[in-house]
Amino acid sequence: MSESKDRLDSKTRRDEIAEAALRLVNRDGLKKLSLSRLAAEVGVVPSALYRHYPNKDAILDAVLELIRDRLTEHVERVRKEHFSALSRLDALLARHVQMITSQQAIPRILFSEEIVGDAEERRGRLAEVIHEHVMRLASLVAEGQAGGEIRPDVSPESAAVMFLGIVQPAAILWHASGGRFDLTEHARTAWNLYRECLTAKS
Amino acid sequence: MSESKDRLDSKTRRDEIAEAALRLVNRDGLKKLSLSRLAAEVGVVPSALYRHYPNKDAILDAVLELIRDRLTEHVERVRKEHFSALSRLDALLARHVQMITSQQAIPRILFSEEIVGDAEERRGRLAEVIHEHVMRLASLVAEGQAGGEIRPDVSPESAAVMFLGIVQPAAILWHASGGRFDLTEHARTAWNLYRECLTAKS
DNA sequence: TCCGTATGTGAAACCCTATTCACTATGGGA
DNA sequence: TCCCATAGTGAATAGGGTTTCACATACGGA
Repeated sequence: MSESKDRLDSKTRRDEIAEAALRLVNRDGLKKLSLSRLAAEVGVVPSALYRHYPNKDAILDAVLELIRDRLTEHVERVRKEHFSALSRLDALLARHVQMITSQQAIPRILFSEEIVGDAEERRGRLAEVIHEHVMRLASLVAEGQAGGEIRPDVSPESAAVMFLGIVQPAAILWHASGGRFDLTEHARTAWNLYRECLTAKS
Repeated sequence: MSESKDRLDSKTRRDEIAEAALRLVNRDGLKKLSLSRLAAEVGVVPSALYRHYPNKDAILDAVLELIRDRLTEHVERVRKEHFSALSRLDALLARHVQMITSQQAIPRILFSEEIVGDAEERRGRLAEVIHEHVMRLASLVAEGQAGGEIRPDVSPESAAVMFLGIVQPAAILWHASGGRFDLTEHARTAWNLYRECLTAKS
């Protein structure tokens, strides 16, 4: 019965709610995501949300899932559009920068643990999502090593985490400074440094 | 009058409250920091807090100030204990790793924007605190350049932000994974890579 | 056409929050 | 010794949060 209910429960509405939630979080931060606001954004009354999700935690889970999808999407797109490891990473960096400057809070949310909230069991899911992403990045690096583009003596995983480190503190700085921090410039110089690191002969 | 009140308002109590708040945030995250919990931690009734702070925002400001002090403290200590730029950065990294693994949430808080909350005016203070810290790190780098230890063609500020990038995403991973992520190992390999970056001849 | 189910509504319940206020106790300077 | 500013108390307020429930509505298949 619950199975059939899940199937009937029009999936579009569920998605619409999750996407509205992500939109609100992008705009105002997670702390201000209340069911009243979310309902208003969707155009319904708060209690209506309970027709589609059992509770707020389930909605947050859906948001996390949405974020996971967006991340995979980004990596797959640069995979299709670029064909060397370094240019893929470069494109991914540009994409991240653009995400941040266009008010997309995904990187901020992902690395702030805010989304864990009270639900300790969501911590595991968050770790999984981040870890998956790191592993995708590590694959890019490893492929670059196989192709001789990247020096073979670096740990792909460490390189991947460091890659995130290029953009993530900068994102916070940018946001905290109200856009005064020159994110693009930082990304450019940091990327140059990073690329040299990966390609230098040991 | 307000001046004398500030002076009389036994500073120890104010500090005690701020430190208790930081302790609670370290333990349970910012979202769970309510005045009731804080009062309980201090050993007092919620309304008593208003004898020392005008409102909750003022307490959060004090916490931010406390964090600022801790950060300066750390940099100054490695300045005294080490005398080359690279070993200072190395020691600082170790110190950050230790802070994280010993449940000190300072890096997480600082880079999560959580503390900004509703008070938009605190965003400026947060940016200031982070920027100060970056500038201190940049000074370390610049001194290393002056001493010939670090290649002169990197931007000290970018290098400083990247330094934060070594530890900060790793901190999240570590915390999200419940300690399964090998933070120490990552710090070691990332540091090696980073150091090579800074010392490589261009 | 009609029925049943899924979806939406509006009100209420309940909890936790920050904050205010009148009151009590206490301890250091006159 | 006494007094008064100061710290702490406990109750009350207002507001917002999530969640539940009884009721209305509308739509798709028989």
